[in-house]
Parts: sequence; C-alpha cells; structure tokens
Amino acid sequence: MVRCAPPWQTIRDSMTVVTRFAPSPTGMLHVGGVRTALFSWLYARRMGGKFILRVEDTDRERSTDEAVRVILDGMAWLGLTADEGPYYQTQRFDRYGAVIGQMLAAGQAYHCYCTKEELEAVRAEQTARKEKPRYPGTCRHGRAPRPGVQPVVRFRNPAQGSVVVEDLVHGSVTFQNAELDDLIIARSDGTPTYNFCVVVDDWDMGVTHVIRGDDHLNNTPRQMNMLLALGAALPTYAHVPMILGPDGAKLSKRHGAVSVLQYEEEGYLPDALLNYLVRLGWAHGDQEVFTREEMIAAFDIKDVNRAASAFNPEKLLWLNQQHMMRATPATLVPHLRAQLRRIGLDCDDQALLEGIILAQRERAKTMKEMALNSRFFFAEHVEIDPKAAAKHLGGGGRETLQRVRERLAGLGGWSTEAIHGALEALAAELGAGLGKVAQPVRVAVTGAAVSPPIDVTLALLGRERTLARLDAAMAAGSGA
RNA sequence: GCUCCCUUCGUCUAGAGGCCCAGGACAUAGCCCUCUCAAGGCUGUAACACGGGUUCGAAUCCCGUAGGGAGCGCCA
Repeated sequence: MVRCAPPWQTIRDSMTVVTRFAPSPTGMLHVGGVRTALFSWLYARRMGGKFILRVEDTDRERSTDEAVRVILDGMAWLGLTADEGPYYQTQRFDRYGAVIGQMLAAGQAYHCYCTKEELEAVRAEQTARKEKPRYPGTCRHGRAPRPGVQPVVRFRNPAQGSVVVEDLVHGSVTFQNAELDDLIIARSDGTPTYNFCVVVDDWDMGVTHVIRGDDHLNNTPRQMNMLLALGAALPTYAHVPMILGPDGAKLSKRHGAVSVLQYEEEGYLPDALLNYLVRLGWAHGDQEVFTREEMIAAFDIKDVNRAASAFNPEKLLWLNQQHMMRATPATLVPHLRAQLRRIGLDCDDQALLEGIILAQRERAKTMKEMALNSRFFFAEHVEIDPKAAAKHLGGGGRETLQRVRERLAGLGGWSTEAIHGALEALAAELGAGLGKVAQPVRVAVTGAAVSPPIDVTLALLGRERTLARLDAAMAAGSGA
C-alpha cells in the first residue's frame, strides 16, 4: 500500500481534473456514499481527469476492517475504479505531524491547554444563554503550559472578514469568520483530526474538485482558511444533497442504509444501481435509462440539484429490469449462475442459461427473482401447486395431458415452432383455445400456473423431461 | 438557540420571465395485446409550500413566513 514515490509528487498537471472519494470506514458504505462516489467518478471520467480513493480512517476507535472491506469490494463490484489509491490516512500521520509543526512555528496554530471538562462547562453556559456554543479563545493569545494537561493544537482562524464558497451546486455561499471558532487539528494524544487531514490530503494529492455530501458545507470555510494559511491553491467545491429514505426521513437501516453489497445479493445489476443513483438529483432531459458511457458523456456536476431526494425502491426495481432486458444475455449468465448457486443449483450450460435469460427477463425484476422463477428447469421432480392443479388438472385436464404427451412424443423436431404447432393443432381439434391445452401442460411441467410461453418453456426443458413430468402429473392425478 | 442549506404530481425530475390552465418517468387506475404471468402500447388521476412585491406578463427575479435538513465534538 505504501509506495516509495507517491504519484502526486511526480504527476502534477494543474490543468487536469482530480476528484476523490473519501469514505470513512466507521459505518457501512451505503447508497448515499455510493452516489457521492459516482458523481466524483463520473466527473473525473467526463473531464478526462483522475479519480482517487482515500479511506479516512483517522478515528481508529470506530473504524472497522469490515467497513473497509465493504468499501473496496463495493467499489469493485460497481466498477467505480480508482486511478489512484486506496490511500489510508493512518499511513500519513508523519506528514500531518510535519504540517502541524510548521503551522505551530508560523503561529497559524497554537497549543490549547483547556480541558474537556472546562470546555463542556463553557458550552453549557453558552447554550443556556441561547448562544452558539463555541471555543472562547482562552489560549489563543498564548498561555503557559499547565502541568498534567496534554495540550491539543488549534488552528488560528481569522477573526475578521468573510469566506465565500463558490460551490458548483449551491452557488456562492458566504460565511463570516466571526462565526467560526478555532477548531482542534490535533488531539491531546497527538493524532490529527478529520478537518485537518482532508485539507492536507486534498492539497498533497492535487485534488481540484472536492465533491462531497452537503453536510460538509459548513466545514468548508474553515478548510479554506487552513488552505489559505498553508499557501495552497483552493479546490473547487461541489456539495451534493443527501439521500433520504423512502419515507422522506433520514436514510435508515430499515431501507437503504444497508451495505451496497446487499444489492449484489438481491440480484441487482451494478449498472442499474448506478443508473438509479445518478438520476437522484440529476437529469438529462427526459432520458431515464443510461449506459455507463451515456452517463459519462452527459454528466456535469453543475447540473446536480440542490435539494435532497428520497430513495425509491420501486423505481430501482424497474430500472434493474430495464437493464436486464437491454443487456446481451451472455453478460447476464454469470449473474444468473451466481444466483442459482445461492439456492443450491449449479448449471454451466451456457446455451441453456442464455435461453432462460431470454425467456425470463421480462418477468423478473432482479436476477435473484429470475433464479427463483427458474428452479423448475433444474429440479429433478417438480412440486405441483395444489391450487394450480385444482384449477387446471381437474375435469378433462388429465385426458388433455395424455393427448399432448402422444403428440409431443411423436414430434419430428423439438423446437418452439414445432411444439407450438402441435399444441395449436390439438387445441383446434378439441375446439378450444390454446389456453385450454397450455395451462394443464404448464402446471404439469412447471408446477405452477405461471411461466414463460409454453412452447419456449418446453423447448428449453427438453423432450425427455417434458414427457417425464407429464407422466408424473398423470400418475399423481390418477392416484388422487 | 445561533450559522448555513433546501422547498414543482405520492416519489425521481423537466422547466433558467411569455413555448406551461406545467412536460417525462416510477407507482397507481382503466383499456388493448394475449396460452398463464409478464413485457409492450394507449388513456386517466395527480404538483409550482404560503404571503407580499417587481413586471404588460412569474414555477422561473426580490423580500418575508412556514416547514424540513445540516453544522455548532479531542466524530468523520
């Protein structure tokens, strides 16, 4: 992970766009984070720039390996490949320490000997007075070290003037420096804090466009002040709105705030998830379905909306099916195989799997659902749904099955056309509609009253299995 | 409480002063197609948060109000 010559020190083209996704592994990567990552990735791709992945793990207490794994695997599954990284902040502590030392020496930062208890007391008073809780500046103008107190380091924020954030999605936002207090950049144990690390990292890595959740908009002026103090160039900011749960409330575990990998398990296609997420807060005319290439070609961070949007599972489902129906069957085969394996079915017959995909994709919203609906193709014996049997195998049902069996057994070829012709001819002889013949066969062969067209179903199933199941259904019927 | 942000159909959105008694999509209702279920096609219900301005004219500009969100941490 550690490299001798970090790329940002060798490649330094100020003209190219550099974006980054900097998740913190304190919680699972969910759709909210993924969308921010997507916007950064898309923008870099669109501008022919670079996309960096950086893991913000400065909070060693709350960071977990599991969360890091989900970030890495999730990004890989989605195909949001980084041009650099992953970098880890915990491996850059020396660098942060050096910058802090430099700022201390320059008077841009200072030691603060106030204890947590003292500060909490001050905050309590301020809140009681209905004031904004803030650091009172006790140590700002120098203070003798206090025995037994390990000091923190605070950034000396300008007291006067204002900072204007020229945000790509919000426009200009002005903050008064008087509203900003001196934030802690190093804890008493010496470890640097988030707001400081991002600043150093984005600076070192040459990030030109900071695209992140709008919960960071309030942090931006302080970060800009630090960048200014360091003599660094300011990046362009774009604060994208957050995603709400389907109920309009904050994204919760109940819906949405689950690991992205959950969507893989549920049978969603990466392109469909990405397509869904890009349309949350962004649009390109009336277009709903986008391929990756189309997204890259049409995307611009400037077109992103300012308002938060609610996650809608139904539309994701619809889009997933749209992508399933537009994909080349062969590209879906690995997905189908994986889902079949989950339910204990192993099949490596490429032609059969492609045939099933073609037959099933317009009646399944996810690859998981497709696998579930296709079990009868592989099972040794089918369990016949009693309700379906009662409806279609009673009365003359069994007699119909016998006649179908005779026709199919003597059929010259085993194609959808041949099967279709035989069943239709039989229906005509019986003076009934195709349904009168197809439904009993469907129930006998699939166990249910629902399946792809009967000719397609039988063709895929094969003559041997078809006849065996017709026999089994007739035998079961006579026994009852 | 203070600071900042946000507000078009149930949901995602188009709309950058007249093209809008507001368009598309999901969902929903009905119809068509049809061997089942789907997919597909057609039709319908449904929105500019509210109040003032500016203007010949406002969803679009300005000011308020209300509601929602974020930040105010030795969390990120």
